[in-house]
Amino acid sequence: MDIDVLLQKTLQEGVEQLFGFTPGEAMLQLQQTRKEFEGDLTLVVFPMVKSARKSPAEVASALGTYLGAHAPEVAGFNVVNGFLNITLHDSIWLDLLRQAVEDENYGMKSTEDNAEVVMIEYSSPNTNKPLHLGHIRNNLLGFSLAEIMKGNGRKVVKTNIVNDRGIHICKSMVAWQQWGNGETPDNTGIKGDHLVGDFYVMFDKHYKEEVAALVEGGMTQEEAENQAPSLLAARELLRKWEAHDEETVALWKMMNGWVYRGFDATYRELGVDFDKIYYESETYLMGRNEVLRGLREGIFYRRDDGSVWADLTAEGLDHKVLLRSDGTSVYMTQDIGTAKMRFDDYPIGKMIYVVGNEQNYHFQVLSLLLDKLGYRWGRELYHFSYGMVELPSGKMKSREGTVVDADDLIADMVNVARKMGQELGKMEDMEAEEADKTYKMIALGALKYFILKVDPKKNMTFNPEESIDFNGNTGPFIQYTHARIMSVLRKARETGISFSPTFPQAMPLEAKEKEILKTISEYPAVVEEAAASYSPALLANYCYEIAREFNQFYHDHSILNEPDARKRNFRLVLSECVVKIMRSGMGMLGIEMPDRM
RNA sequence: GCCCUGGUAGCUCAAUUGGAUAGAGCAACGGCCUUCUAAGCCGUAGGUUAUGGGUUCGAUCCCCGUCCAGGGUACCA
Repeated sequence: MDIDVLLQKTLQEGVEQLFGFTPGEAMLQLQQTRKEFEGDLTLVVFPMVKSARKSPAEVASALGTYLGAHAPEVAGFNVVNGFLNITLHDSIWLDLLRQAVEDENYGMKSTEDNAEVVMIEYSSPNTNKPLHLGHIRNNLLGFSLAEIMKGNGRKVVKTNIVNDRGIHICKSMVAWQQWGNGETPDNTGIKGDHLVGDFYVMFDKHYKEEVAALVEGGMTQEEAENQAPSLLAARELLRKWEAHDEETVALWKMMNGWVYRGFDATYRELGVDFDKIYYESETYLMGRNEVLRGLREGIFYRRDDGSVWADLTAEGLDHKVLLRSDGTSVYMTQDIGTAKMRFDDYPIGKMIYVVGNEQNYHFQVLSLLLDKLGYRWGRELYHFSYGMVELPSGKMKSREGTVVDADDLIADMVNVARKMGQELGKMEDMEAEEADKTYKMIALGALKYFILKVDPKKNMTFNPEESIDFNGNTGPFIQYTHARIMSVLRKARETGISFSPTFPQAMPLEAKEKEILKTISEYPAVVEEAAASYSPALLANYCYEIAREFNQFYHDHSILNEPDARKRNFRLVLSECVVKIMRSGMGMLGIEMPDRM
């Protein structure tokens, strides 16, 4: 905020004049005054007490007096325990509101032609099972991060790397071949990704039975696990796939096709999308080539068994395998290929990987390997490492059936939203179609906010027994505040009340009004900080804050029934500004705002 | 074993990056709809910030020890 800089300058002069030394930046940090104290901005004077050789109270009041005399914006000050609380003239806040209203994209930065291109990889599913709650967190974070980067003037390319090849999909294929009875999404009515997931589970069940039977027959556990017929069949399919066996590839394509249609439906429900999708089946060979090039150039080395390794001991890490002894590639190999392909395809300034924190080590290694291979961008890649979603009982485990399915969860949320909406009976005169749209908006608002309000770095807990709240610090609370304001603005229009951001010089502000104005003034800094610290949570918490403040104001003061026309005008402008900010902020979280609810 | 994370109200989460009396919501209890949407507002209660030390004007935040939880350390992804 400009006013910060202005006051800082005056404060610096003050310190020089009063105490005879030049204070460093760190000494003059202004912060928002806490609500329980009077004032708008606060200077902590402790850091300069020593140099000034005065008591904290003396330093504070001397500086306060100096400000009063030299900064016309300052209306007054008070000193509490070495904290200098500065009060600004109300006109400063009104000016600020006018600026916020007049700026169509208040808080956002426009995208220049030469803006940095940021590529964000997120979602990145395996094609052998449907998306679950963990993927939801990933998708929401990735999408929101992309919106936040756009809001900060970057060019963004959203990308997805689909892990469409490997032993996992072959397992589903084996199960379908042997026990599938020709089932398809069409003839069963089961969503494709779920159907393929069912076959994956079916494979596992048979596999375990086979292993048990083999152990019964005298084999050791390890032998049995390696020789179970199902597993041998899956490996055989993988081998055939890599050898481009026609029938295998056709089956692989068919089943992956089912999965993609399923994923697309889930993505559509979640409201996330991608500008460019990569498939590992199309990138892993390039990764292999890069590794072989590294081998030729002496960056990597080959062991006697034929496997290829990178020695990272000089970097404080270990040795890392890059090609198996049978020549097939591992996850890391594929990621190298994908990275190269992307940098060939786009003028990427910054590459962000939205991937869980369990892969911290993987990305540390990937970064080093790309660097060794001669790509300057290797070191600069950013692993957006987010925490896991846990159940009250601990981690979600697919084999224990505790995984929270994405589609089920969304459907449940919509049902809860509909039930609650019908109980409240507020949308009875709404068209059925529009009501449905609104219920969905609310359901997704609740889900998305629930997940995004948490610091991405931290693990979070989700309790499937209790449905996500719609009251309090929630998405629907903010949506509701928006709908309320829209209702007021609608009524104003209907009754022919117009309003504009011109305010009288001296108009006393109510405390709640001023709180909202202060919060409005913080918005640009929050948008910036959300990008700088990669945190949608900052925006989420900000939106809650401004909604809560507005509700308090709304409760205490009437807008349309305010007799003083100038005040009524101001309140309408204020309300509209809050709407604009909520749409903008929540929009960057991927949450839509209903006009009525 | 070694390397990362994390531990804040009964529960889910904050805390302006070292600042004032650690804040919200849920759950509990009590109030507020003849007035712009009560999915709201107000109040009560709830804390030795896991624990023991250290650094300083000041520590939830930085350093060291201990306990607990999670993750990583695969020719898995």
